[in-house]
Amino acid sequence: MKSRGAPHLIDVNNLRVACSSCSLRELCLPAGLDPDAMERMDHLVTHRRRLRRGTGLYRAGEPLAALFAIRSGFMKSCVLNEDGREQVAGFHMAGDLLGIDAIGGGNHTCDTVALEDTEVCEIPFTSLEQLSRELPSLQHQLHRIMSREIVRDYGVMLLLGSMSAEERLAAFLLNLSQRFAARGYSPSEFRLRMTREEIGSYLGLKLETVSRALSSFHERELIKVRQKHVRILDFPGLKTVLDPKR
Amino acid sequence: MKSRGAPHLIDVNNLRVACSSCSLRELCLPAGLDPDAMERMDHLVTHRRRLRRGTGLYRAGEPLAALFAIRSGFMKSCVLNEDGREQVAGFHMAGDLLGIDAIGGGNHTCDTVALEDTEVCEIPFTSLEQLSRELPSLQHQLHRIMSREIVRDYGVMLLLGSMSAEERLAAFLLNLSQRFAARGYSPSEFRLRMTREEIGSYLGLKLETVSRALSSFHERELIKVRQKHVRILDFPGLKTVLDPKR
DNA sequence: GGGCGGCCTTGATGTAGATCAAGGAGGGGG
DNA sequence: CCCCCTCCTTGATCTACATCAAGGCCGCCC
Repeated sequence: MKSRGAPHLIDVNNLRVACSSCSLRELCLPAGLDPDAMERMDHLVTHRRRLRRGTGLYRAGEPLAALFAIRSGFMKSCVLNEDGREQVAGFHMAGDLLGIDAIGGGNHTCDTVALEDTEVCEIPFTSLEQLSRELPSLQHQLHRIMSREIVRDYGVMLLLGSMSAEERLAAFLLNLSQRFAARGYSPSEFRLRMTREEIGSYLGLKLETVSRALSSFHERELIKVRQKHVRILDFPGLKTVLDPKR
Repeated sequence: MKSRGAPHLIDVNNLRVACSSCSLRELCLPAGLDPDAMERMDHLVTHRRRLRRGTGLYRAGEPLAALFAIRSGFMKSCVLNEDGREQVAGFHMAGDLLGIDAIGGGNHTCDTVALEDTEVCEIPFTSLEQLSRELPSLQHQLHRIMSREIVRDYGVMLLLGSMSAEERLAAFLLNLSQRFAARGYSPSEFRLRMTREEIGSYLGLKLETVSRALSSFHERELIKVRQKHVRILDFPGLKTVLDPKR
């Protein structure tokens, strides 16, 4: 519908991007920067990129050139090990920063794919490191983001290591809800951008199990689900699924 | 046997610590620093702490004051969620850096416990952030370490999300082996510092399953295991467990 | 040196979720 | 507008691992 350019990485239109005037600035990398620092960021982030649904942003193994902040849209990242096993490592939405796993080795360690038409801001990594040396608040913010990713990963490990299928699903829905809310969308009603299989991959379950758990929540009137559309009817109830003893 | 001081956090003896002369310097935070930078590090890291087996270093919720680098010994870290579920998030040995998950929120997010008598170097976090602004190589190294932790977590997620019990065990043993090797110990023979239950917790398995998998490897002569002592007899064989199709 | 407690092993049985299988809904393209 | 393809749902069965249970080993403390 929109631009019709190259087959997959659609156009690099140098739309002037300004963090300082971006509605996501308090969710994104520049969160908490003072006006001066914000302006320096504006000079760093000069390119946006549009991705059509289904196209990739980078693949595992590619050298790290830039981090990417999602401006709009929805993406997934997938890790895969030597023997070709693949797993969704995370779902990402507006304000999330992609590519930080590549800082260590200099190469990306996962594939990222847009699950709907998505726009990302490109943040050249070398310049970012440089600038963050001059701006303590930026440095701190970068550390916060990396560290928060580690904490998130611990949560996923807990989920994968010790929760039942329904608990995982409940945690997943509540997490999505909360993230939508933080972005000003309804916490109780949203469209799943990913398939049951992708949810299953993320949660360490098969797609049939995901489907059954959703149906079960539906029957118990905790949620209303029809295809990709979800409405959460009973937040306390969903939380109880997560924590049966209380 | 050694010092007999306070009941749990034994002594803060200001043993002069010098990264520049530490045998772990190439595995630890100062890896790759030039002599000048190394000297600055020396001034940053002035305290060591000894932990007796079974004692904790910090607990989830405590404010972050310092990162800790393990000088000798062996530790575990545990995440726990609201409802009291607990899971081992990682095992740590000499050269590993603890506490980076706390940078985001300013508070620790897991408990850490020494699994044998352990010595750690204390790295005041504020000063570290400060110094890393002046030393690009240190900044970069800190980023590398955080990023590497994210990559490791992805590996654990893959393991928990899509591998069978025996695959998990094989991956676990090979990983330990490799880390011992990197520290100059035998890759093929070592003592497990943790119980079957802790291994199980880390791998999302019950202790009986861990025990059975180890016994099975033993019967197949992939390893020799007797209580905590493990000898790997057949590396290619163990790798085959991980990747059945090759 | 003996006994106690924590840790480990092994067997029998139970079960959550995987797998196999058969349709149904929705939506994009011809 | 219809067809096809992808995604989803639901049922029947199978299985890997959990759970329950009973002992054995080892190291520590008295």
